[in-house]
Amino acid sequence: MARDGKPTRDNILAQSRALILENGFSGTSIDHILERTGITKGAFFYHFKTKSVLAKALIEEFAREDIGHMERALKETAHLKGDALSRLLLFVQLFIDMMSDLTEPPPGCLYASYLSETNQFDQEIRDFILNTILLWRNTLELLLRDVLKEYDMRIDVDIPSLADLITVIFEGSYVVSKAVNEPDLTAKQLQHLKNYFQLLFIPKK
Amino acid sequence: MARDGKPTRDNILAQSRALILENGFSGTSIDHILERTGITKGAFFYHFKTKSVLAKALIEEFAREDIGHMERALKETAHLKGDALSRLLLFVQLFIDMMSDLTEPPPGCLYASYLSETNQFDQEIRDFILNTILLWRNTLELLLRDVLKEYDMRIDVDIPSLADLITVIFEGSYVVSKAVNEPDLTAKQLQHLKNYFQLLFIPKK
DNA sequence: TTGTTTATACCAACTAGTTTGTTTGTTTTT
DNA sequence: AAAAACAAACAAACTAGTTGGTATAAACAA
Repeated sequence: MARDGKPTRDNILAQSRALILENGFSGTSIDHILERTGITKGAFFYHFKTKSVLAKALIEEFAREDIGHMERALKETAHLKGDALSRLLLFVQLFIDMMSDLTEPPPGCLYASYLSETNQFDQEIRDFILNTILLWRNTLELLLRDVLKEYDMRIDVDIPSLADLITVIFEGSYVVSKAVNEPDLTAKQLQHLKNYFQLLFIPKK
Repeated sequence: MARDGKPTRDNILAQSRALILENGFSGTSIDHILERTGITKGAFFYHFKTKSVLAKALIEEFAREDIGHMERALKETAHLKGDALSRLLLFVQLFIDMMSDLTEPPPGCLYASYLSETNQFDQEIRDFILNTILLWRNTLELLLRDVLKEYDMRIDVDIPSLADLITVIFEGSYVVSKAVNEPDLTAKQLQHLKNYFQLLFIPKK
């Protein structure tokens, strides 16, 4: 055997993610990444054949974490399956809690970063982002349809678009957070989503 | 005098905005802009001394339009000053109507585009974006405080963050719209904001 | 009306530096 | 011994920006 390359690879991923969230993908040169990681060009291209291979690895890692959060929240609310509204509210609350711990604004979302220069990426990456967004939609839709078995809506709304609202609020909060320096902004915005759910649903008579 | 340069300048602004919304600012080279406008490098640098001068002109034009929409909505709801909740709801409805007319997803928001590679821009531009976002916050806050004179809230919420929600939903919708091809997505998301306002406020007894 | 002037608007070619990626070989680590 | 990383040079394409000159059209003079 030989020495372990994983720390180097992980470092490239971490530093380039941070750089891309501040400078964009096109605005992040490989030389910048080398400077930040302290490695050489040879090492970089040993781990990633091209810059777009790095782009793909980054978005896949990001999506893994993202979906991981979603699945963890599903698990941690599974005990409330009998009370679908409580489950939905706790599901949102878990993300409020997660975003409340921050001492500075969130670093940003790589989906939004890529989408803001979407032509720089191939169809495979664009479809990958689309599919993770649709996974969020489908997951929330399931939670919402469970609620509708026992609850009516005070105002009749389109369920898929209501399912999208959590993604919209996350993405929007991240954008606004990049402008205003308020670490609790995302948590507060998610609280509005929770409020909306609370107000919208009323037990069937 | 000599020939009129305004059409050329306007064309540069229009084409570069479109390019930047798809490729990002760093991802949009001046050569790309020349290709799209059909002008030469000399003409470009005659109108904009540097690329960052273009960046500033673009964001100023975009903000002018953005604030124009806001002020128009304020004017068109001014007749409801005596009924603050109706005014607020109509204010949102005007933007729902605006976004309902679309036959394809909105082209995107230049604030979000710039913020996603925020380090590429100087403090002046970043402050400029911040101030337009804060103008939206302050404007909505005024509308909301008027409502609170006659209405209580079913759930007690932080007013500045409630004011931010319209910006958050706009920005988030634009992000998600870049992934999913649904022209009515933004209108539907704004409808949730309107619903939330409707559900949240209850006349003082 | 006609020719000349003049500032603006624009063009074509060039420059200096940066970009991604390659190559060749050496050194370190396990 | 083999993987992982370094070092340094190189190439081809692309980058923002410059230069010197030309076309255009209004203003002015004859």
